[in-house]
Amino acid sequence: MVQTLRKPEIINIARRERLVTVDHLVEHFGVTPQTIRRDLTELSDSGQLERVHGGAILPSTTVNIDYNERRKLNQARKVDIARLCAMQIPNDCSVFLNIGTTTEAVAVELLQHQGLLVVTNNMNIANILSTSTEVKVIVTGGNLRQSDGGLVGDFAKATIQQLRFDFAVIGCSALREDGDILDFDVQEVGVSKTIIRQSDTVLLASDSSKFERKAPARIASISDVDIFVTDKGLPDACADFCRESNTKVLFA
Amino acid sequence: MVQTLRKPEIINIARRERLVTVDHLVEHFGVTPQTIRRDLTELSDSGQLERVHGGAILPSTTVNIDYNERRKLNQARKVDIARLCAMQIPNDCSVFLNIGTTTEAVAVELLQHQGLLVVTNNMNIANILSTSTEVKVIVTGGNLRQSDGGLVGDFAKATIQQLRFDFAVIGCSALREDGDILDFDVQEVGVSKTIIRQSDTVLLASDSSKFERKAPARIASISDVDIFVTDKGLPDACADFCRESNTKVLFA
DNA sequence: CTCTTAATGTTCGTTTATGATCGTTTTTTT
DNA sequence: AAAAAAACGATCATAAACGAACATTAAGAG
Repeated sequence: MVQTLRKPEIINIARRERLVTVDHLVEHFGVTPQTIRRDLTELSDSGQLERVHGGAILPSTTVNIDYNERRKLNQARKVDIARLCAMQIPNDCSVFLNIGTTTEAVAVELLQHQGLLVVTNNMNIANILSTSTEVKVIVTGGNLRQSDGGLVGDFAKATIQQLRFDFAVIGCSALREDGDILDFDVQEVGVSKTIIRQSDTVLLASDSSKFERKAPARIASISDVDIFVTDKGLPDACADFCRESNTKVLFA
Repeated sequence: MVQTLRKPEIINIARRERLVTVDHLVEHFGVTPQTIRRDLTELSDSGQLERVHGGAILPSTTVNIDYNERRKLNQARKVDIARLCAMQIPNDCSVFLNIGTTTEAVAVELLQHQGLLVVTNNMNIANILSTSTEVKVIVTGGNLRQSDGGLVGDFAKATIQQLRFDFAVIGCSALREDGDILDFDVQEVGVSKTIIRQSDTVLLASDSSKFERKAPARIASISDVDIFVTDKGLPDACADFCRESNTKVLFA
C-alpha cells in the first residue's frame, strides 16, 4: 500500500494547473490541510512533485544533471516565451516540436490545448505530453543523444519527411545578428531543415541570450521563419533583418 | 454475479474513472467489502490494477515510480528472469528490446554491459538506458501509447526493417499452453513480427503468470523463439511444445 | 438425493490513514 | 527589523480498512 487514492488526482491537477495549493486541495478532497501536506510531502519524496510553501509544483523533467542546471538558467524568460508561442497555436492541428529547453517549455504550455497532434524528436517532450489525453504524440525515431534527450540522424529525418505540419516550433543553440540560426550538432541540421520544409508556419522560439553564443552548424536563416518569438534585448541589426525579410517578431 | 463477471467490469470502471474505491464497488455490485477486496487483490496480483488503501488505481510503468516501488519490483520474479536474460547477451553487440515491464527490467540489467547498441520502441527503456555512457540507444519512431510508453505503428515497423539485431528480447501480454504468444494491441503485432524476422537470436522473457491471462492478438509461436526465459511453473503441455520445437527453456 | 467445490459472507485481530493538538519555521505585514 | 499570520512537521488517538481463518451458500457431478 504505497499510494493513496488522492495522489494520482493531485498529480493530474498539478499537470493541468502547473501548481497546486494546499487550500485548493483541501477544498477539492474535503480533508484537512494536514492530510494534504502529508500527500504532498510523499509525492515530493518520490520525486513526482516539488514542494513549495503553500503547495507544490511540477518538478523539472530531465535526462541528466548538467542539462538540468542549464535549463534553470533562463527559466522565467523561457516560460514567457513559451506561453506566447503556445498562444499562436490553435486547437485541433498538427505541430512539430524539436530539440531544446525552450521547446520543452512550449510543450508544457500545450498541455492546456485540445485535439493536438504533436510530433517531436525530443524524448523529454514526449514524456511531458504523454500525460495528456488531449494530445496525440508521434515520436520520430533516431539516435538518442544522451546530453539532451534528442533523437537525431537519418531515422528522424525519414519519419519527418513523411509528415506535414500546420506549425513547427524550433529552438536553436545560437543566433547571429545577420539572421543565421545555428546548432551545436551537425546531425541535427538535416533534421531541422526538413522540419522547416514540411511546415506551413514555422515559429522560432529563442531568448536573446542566444545572440551571445556561438555554434558551428547553420540550420537556416531567420528569413526562413514565419514568426520569431523572443524577449526584449533583440539586437537592432537583427530587428532590421527581420523587418526586411518579412519575419514577424513577437516579444514576451 | 460471479467473480468472473465482476473483474472485467471493475477494470472497465477503473479505465474510465482512473480509480475505483471499495465502497463504490460494494454499492455497484451489492456484495460485501471483503469480496471486493479479494477481487482487487487478485487483479493487483495479476498486474492489472495497483492496490491502494480504500481502492485501486491503474498501474504505472517503471519510469515515474518511486524508489520503494522499484524495490518492490526487485523482489518480483521479473528481475530474476531479466537477469538471466541479460546473461545471455554478450558485450559489444546489437540488441532490440520491445514493449513490456519485463523487458524494462532487462534494460536495467543491461546497464552493466559494455559496448551495446540497443534499439527499442519503448520510451521507458530509452529513459532507463539514456543514463549509461556504455550503451548507444536508437529509438524507433511511432505513435506514443500513453498506457505503457510504447511506440507502435508503421513508423516503428519502418525503422526496424532497416536494421538487423544480434539479439531481440521480447515480452508479451499473454501466453497459451499451445505455444501462442499474444498481445493486447493489434498494432504491436506487426512490430513484433518484424523484430523476430530481423533478429539472429530471439529471447522471449515472460513469467509463467502470463499463462493465466488472455489477449486477442497473436504475435508468433514459441517455436519462433530461440530461448524462452521464464520461471518454474511452466505448464507441462508448454514444456513439451518447447522440446518438440527446439526452443531452449531457461528457468530463473 | 448427497458429495464436492468454488464463491461469498462473517468474525476478529492487525494495520493504515486521518484528524487534532502543539511547538517550530517561514512568509507577510507593519 | 519586529510582530503577526500562515504554513509546517511531529506526535498521538481514533476510526476505517485490511487480511486471515472459518462458516455459509450455491452449483454441478455422481
